[in-house]
Formats: sequence, structure tokens, C-alpha cells
Amino acid sequence: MLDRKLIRKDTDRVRRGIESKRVDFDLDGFLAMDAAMRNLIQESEKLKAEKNEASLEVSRLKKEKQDASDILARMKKTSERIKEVDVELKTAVERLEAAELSIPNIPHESVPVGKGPQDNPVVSTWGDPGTGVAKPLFHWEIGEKLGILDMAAGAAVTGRGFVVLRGDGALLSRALVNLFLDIHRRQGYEELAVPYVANRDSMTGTGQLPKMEDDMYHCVKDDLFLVPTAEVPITNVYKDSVLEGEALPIKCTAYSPCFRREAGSYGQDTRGLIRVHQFDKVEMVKFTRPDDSYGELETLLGDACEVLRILEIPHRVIELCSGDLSFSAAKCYDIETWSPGVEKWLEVSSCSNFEDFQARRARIRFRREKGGKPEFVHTLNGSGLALPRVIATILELNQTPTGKVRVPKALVPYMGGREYLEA
RNA sequence: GGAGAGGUGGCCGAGAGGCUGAAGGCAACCGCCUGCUAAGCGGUUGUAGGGGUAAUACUCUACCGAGGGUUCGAAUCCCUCCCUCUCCGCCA
Repeated sequence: MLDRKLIRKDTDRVRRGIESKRVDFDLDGFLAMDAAMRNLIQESEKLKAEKNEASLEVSRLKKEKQDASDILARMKKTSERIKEVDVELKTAVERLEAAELSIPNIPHESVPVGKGPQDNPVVSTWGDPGTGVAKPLFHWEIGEKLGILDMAAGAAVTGRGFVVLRGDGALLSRALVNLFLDIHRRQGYEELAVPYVANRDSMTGTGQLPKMEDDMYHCVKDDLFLVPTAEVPITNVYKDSVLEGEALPIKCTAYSPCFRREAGSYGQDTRGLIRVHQFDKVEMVKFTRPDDSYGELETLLGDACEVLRILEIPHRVIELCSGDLSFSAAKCYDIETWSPGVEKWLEVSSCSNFEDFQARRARIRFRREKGGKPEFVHTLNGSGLALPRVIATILELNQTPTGKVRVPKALVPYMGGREYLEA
């Protein structure tokens, strides 16, 4: 959510932001609604001031045992009028608030303007994306051969887009989660274990709602949503709070399964582990002072990249251009790993600064000093990392000519000392 | 799921239709006082929104878990919902 005052005063900047994100939003209509609402506020408050004054007068007259029926009769009318105006006002506020939730965050000035993924500049690359295998297999072929990936079972249990990992596959997944969490703990993040369903307010707080409702799994009876990322529960841990300035930055990490309906995605890039409806991920979230958030974004990105360096996985960092930036983000880096089988760069992490966009929605504030005015914090989050694509990359990258898969060194202790996955 | 008890400012806690944004206490801050510390005395201290201003000042409105209702007037009465605690049931 943006500051309404900013929208009023700096309309052009907001307009440019919306356009550069290629979002369709009627800003002029919004401003008209806003002006109309403020007129109603003024009318309502004027009437209420009148009522309050009369109320005192009535109270005084009654104490002096005088007749107040004139005022009472007049105020009955005023009260009715207040009700009418307030009904109008309530509708106006509701419409405005609903519209407000659909205004995207403004890209940071450093964000390159562009239309889509093809305009995302590469920021850096690490390692040599190559493999010793002449004809690399796809990860789903490797996985099925090793008996660690069972796509058919996933489809049987639930349906397309759900997978079952077996044996060492399940172990690999568990090992990765543990390794990731251990790394982030060392990097200074507090580990949390969080709920995997979240209520509507939380989903709105982090910006998934209202826009992405169709992409969520929804428990209708309780109006709860399966979390699409641990970002939702972690960020909302501090919903409605005022933090001490000295406590910032607050850094948290948590594992969670992530549930995404991916409504409307089909065909390309959906085979194997590339795009599934349920996947595991370790997430990092930071709550920072506004002045520090861009520095913190860089270290967050570094923290995520470190995981890949530890896993010896070649990767590159790209910066999302304005047109590819998500609804809530002001700036975002994606980290991609090269998978020689599918011959694609796979997004395994997204590190974003939301500035005060989420904080405003979720009402997360801090005081610079004791007794100071509460200000909105900046929130950031990044995957560290999403599992399925990391698994896909490990399988494809570390496959050997003999059909085995080498386990990255750092992961070996987490795999019961196993150095290779084999059939 | 059933039965009870609750939810009031940074915290504790009163208030049970009318000068109550809310007594009292604690805490914090600012003075004064005391040789230092402690004590004591006086004062200040919520959030959000509107108007206003260069910014203050000033001013209005709302807020006693949330939303409705009754009333000229609601923290106080009525309804619905949420949350916390205790007991029972159910599941692990």
C-alpha cells in the first residue's frame, strides 16, 4: 500500500510507477474518489461537532432542571443526517480502500525500465555452467532411474503437479532444508517454525491478496489460505506492532512448504520439478529501518548466493526490470542456476525490498527513539532457497557418465556420509 | 464442539447512560529540592484521520477487542463475531 498523501502530492511519480510496472489502474478515478471521500468526512465531522456541543448543553440544562426538548428535537434530525452521511462515507471509504489495495508498489529509481523477462539485466555470474556429461539427462529421468522421484505417485495421491520423493530423494530434500537453515542461523537469522495456513488479513498484509486470490489454495470453511511462501507467516509475525528502533534489523528464517495453484500456467517449463503446486522452501525475511533497506537487500542477496556457493552450484543474479517486478516489490533480484539437462536458467531465489509497502498493509512500525513517532519499517525477503529447482539442478549438474549423482560436499554430512546417489 | 470467566491508555487497574480521552497507581521525560544516591514536590507523556501552516501553533473527528443496534447522548444497555483463560468432550 502506498501513502495516500504521496499519491495526492506526487501523483506523477505514482503514475509513472504504475505505468512502468505495466499495471492497469485508473489513478485519476482513484483521486476523484479520494476527494469525494474527504468531502464526506468534513461534512460528517461538522455535524458531529454540532452534536457534541448540543450534548453538553443538554447535560447542563438537565442538571439545572430546565427544559431541553427544543435541542433534543433538533438533534434528532441532526443525528439522522449524520447516519445518512456516514452510510455514504462508509461506502466511499470501502471503495477507496479496495481500490487502494490494487495500486502496485513504485519501482525504486535504480530499477531498469523494461517490459518483461527479456529486459532483465544480468548483474553477476558465479561458477562455470557446464557438465562433464556429453548427453545430460533431464532431472526427471535421473530421478526416476534412481528411484528417488515418483511423479506418478504424486499424481495418484493428489493430481498433476504434485510429486513424491522416495528414499534418498526424500533424504536429500530434508538434508537441504537442514543445511539451508543452518547456514541462515549462522548468518544471524532467527529460525522460526510457522503456521502453513494464514488468514485473509495476513495474506492482504504481504500483498498476495486481493490480486492473487485465484493462485491460492483456500480453505473455505475457515477462510484460511495455504501459504504460497513462508514470507506470509514470517512477515505477519510482527503484524500490528511497533518495534524498538534498536531491535532493527530483525532477521528471521523459516522453512515451509509452499502451495501455489499456478492458475493459468501450463505447457512450457512445467515438466518434472520445474513448476509444481507444492514445494519446500527456506525463506529469509528482514525488518529494517527505511534508511538501511537497500544495503540490507544486498546482504540478503549475498546470504542467498552463499548457499549456492556452498553447494558449488554455478548461478547468476539478474535484476528484474520494472515490467517484470512483482506487485509489492520496489526492487528485486532473482538468482538463477544453470541446469544442463533442461538447458535453462532456473529461478531458485527472489530477493526483494518492499520498502514500506507491506509494512503499511500489515501495520508494522518502529520508533527511531523512545517516545518518537512510530514509522513504518521496510520489509525484505528472499528465498534461501526453493528446493525443487535446486534438486533439479543438483541432479542434472552432478550426474556422472555412469548414471550416479555426486552429492555436494557440504551436503554429505547431512546425507549420512553418502557421497553419491545411486540406484 | 459444549459450559463458564474475561478483553479499558506503555503496563496495572477503576468506571455500570451525560463536561470521561477516560480516576488512581506504575513507568518514562522535564523542572524544583536535597552534599551524593534514595525519597519528596510540581508538570508533561496515546493512536489515527480531516482542516489549517513553509513548518509549528491551532482546531475538529474517531478510537475502552471488532462490527452493528437502541438513544438527543454509549467504555457503560442490546445483538453478532474475534481473541485469551479455566473446565468438559473429541483428536493426536
